[in-house]
Amino acid sequence: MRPVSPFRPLPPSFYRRPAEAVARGLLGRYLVRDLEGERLVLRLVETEAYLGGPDRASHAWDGRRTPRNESLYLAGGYAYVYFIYGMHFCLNAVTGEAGIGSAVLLRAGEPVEGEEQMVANRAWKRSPRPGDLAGGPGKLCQALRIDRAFDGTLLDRGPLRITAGDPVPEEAVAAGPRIGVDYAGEAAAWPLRFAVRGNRHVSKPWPVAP
DNA sequence: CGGAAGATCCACT
DNA sequence: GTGGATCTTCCGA
Repeated sequence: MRPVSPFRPLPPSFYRRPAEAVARGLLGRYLVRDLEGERLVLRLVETEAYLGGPDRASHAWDGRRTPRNESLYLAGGYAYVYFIYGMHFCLNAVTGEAGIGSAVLLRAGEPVEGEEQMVANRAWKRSPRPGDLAGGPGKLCQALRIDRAFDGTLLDRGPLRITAGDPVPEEAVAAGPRIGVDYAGEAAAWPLRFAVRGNRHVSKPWPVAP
């Protein structure tokens, strides 16, 4: 059997499943960004699932629907990009069928290609700490220069896409509560954050290694 | 129409 | 560990 190219895009059918399954399945995949004739590649190492209506931490909680989150209600396979804290963007992959509002937040990746350009994109007052190019959802978008222009675009084509990459086996996936959702009541504790076990590029230290 | 909060990051103590 | 930056979005009045 011929091996699948790591740069072959994942089809929309990959995303039309429950967010939790997609969040696990996205670990190890490549997030590919064509920018100014260069190809930037991050290997995804941390994701979070947001379940939509029943999930108080979700932008689609209780069916909330506004111009900002409209693309969250598209079918699985589209990007949902939002602006937060007056200065950061966050990238999600929409999951499930249209109208659900479930998605996976891409929280962290490790550089595979185009590291130099990512460092330049990340420059704040000083240079980013070495090895911390995309350890967080805001940083990830900075490194790849992702903004609202990608909101509602398909992730299997175009200058921003997710490809087959280098999937990780189930036993190498750690799960725990999501970050920054303390306001979400009971949902804050749901173990919907996933990461490659032991990976250095994960945004926040893993609570407990079971 | 005003206020408050936010799926974050950085700098400093 | 704490606080500030920074501004869009949203909800309640």
